[in-house]
Amino acid sequence: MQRQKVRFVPTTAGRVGMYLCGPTVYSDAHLGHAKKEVAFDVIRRALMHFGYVVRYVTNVTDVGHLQNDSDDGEDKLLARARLEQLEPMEVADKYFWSFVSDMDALNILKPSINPRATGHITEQIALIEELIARGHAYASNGSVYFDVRSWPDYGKLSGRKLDDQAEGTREDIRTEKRDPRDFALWKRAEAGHIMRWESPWGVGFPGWHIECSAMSLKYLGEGFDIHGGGLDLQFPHHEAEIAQSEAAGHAFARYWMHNNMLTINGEKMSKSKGNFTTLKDLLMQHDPMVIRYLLVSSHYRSITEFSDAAFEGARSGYRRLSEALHEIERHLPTAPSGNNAALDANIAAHRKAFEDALRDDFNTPKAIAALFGLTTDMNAAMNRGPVGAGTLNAAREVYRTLGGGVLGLFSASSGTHSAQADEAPVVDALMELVLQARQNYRLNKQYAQADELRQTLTRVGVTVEDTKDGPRWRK
RNA sequence: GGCGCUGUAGCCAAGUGGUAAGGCAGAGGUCUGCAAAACCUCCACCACCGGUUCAAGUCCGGUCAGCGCCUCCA
Repeated sequence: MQRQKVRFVPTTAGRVGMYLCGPTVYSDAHLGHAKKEVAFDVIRRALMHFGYVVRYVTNVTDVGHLQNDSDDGEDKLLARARLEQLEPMEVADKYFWSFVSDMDALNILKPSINPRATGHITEQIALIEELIARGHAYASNGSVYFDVRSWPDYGKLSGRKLDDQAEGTREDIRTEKRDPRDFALWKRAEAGHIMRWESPWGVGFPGWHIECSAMSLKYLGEGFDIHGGGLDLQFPHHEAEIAQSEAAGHAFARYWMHNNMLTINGEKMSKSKGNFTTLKDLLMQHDPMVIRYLLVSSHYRSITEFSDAAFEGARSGYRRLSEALHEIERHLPTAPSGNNAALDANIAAHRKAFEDALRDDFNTPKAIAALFGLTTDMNAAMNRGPVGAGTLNAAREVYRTLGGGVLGLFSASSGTHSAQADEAPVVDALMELVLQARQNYRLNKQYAQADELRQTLTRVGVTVEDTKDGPRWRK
């Protein structure tokens, strides 16, 4: 708990256990959630690239939890269920699958284990019982609270001292707690509360923080390596996780990583502020890889400012990279054999720069800069004349393995145009016909007709470029 | 009020004390029927004021501005 950048040494050589606080599935994910998911996905991919076997656990919070800390506050899932006239679990599943499809679009690797809070009630109750047995928790009126006063370490992650904290919350709940800062491990279910389970303290439901302790310890074991999440969860959520785990006698996460927030007009994007754009909306308007590029082009610990202008920049920047890759792969089949030693050296240097950047706290902006360096070198070389196949392959490898495998910006293998896979042959054939027709116009110097054709294609989002080697198109 | 973070060109964004990565946009040029792409060239007194140092965007103090957490939030 040094609150600074430290050297990473895993518990078990060659293996890393990671836990990431996942979504509460009661509404669609927005761009801010994507920043977190992409950040930790890249960290996971980078660790894999450096040879670690990673077990990546991220939870699904499908217990509602309260909108605020008062007893009469409605559970978020229940509120949503009422609004949409669905069963609470129907709400959870609806938004869980929605989340999964968003993450797939963004090329996020699937978790190794994706446990649900409602599937681990037993484990949570067991942990609470351990805490009571050790004198760090107490039952009160059907609920159970963590006794903050009994655990001097509380506050060590976020650097807070108990006495600095504002006196908390509502009158009615304060009477149940020994100290206003005590947090709920188990809550008594009021009549009408649909999500409810039997427990030694009566019918109720688990507190918000306990699920992450129970599930991370269950699947990653004591003293697991990395725990991640949004900076806004540092306090109280992560602080509570640490306290309740360690007070129960279990060594908890050894490294904590927090991603910073995504802002819009300088303010945090959040559900409660209502200033969010859902991923669903963005995915309809933009190439998912452009969204990913935007998120990866700022450091995970930095704030990412999101705006239309930032998006435009990301779109252009991403295109520059992907076009260079396509150009290399286009040249590859007809490239002369052999290598260009000077270029090979540059490629190796860019590769090293990329890897060094990741080794230093996953500096993705710096890593991308290395990719741009490579791009400039390769474009310049291909502009000058044919480049040897060995050299082209070396460059291609960097794009696909690092840009693709680690940053997740390209697929691991070669792709063609962005047309849907099953329609690609048809589209290609049609485009060939159209371009041939346009070439005929051009050869006959009927430029008006040729330009008319190009205009028409532009309107449907197809760009045509005339190159030395003939016309090219892209979507 | 408590804890903490940030202020780098029109925009986005790195930066380990030695005189500012990268991208977008913009300007000029090469190529081209035109356009686009690509290539070449250009484009920052690092919020302000003090201090430490041979040397500070980078360390220390202060000022101003913005933001986050302390209540659900990635």
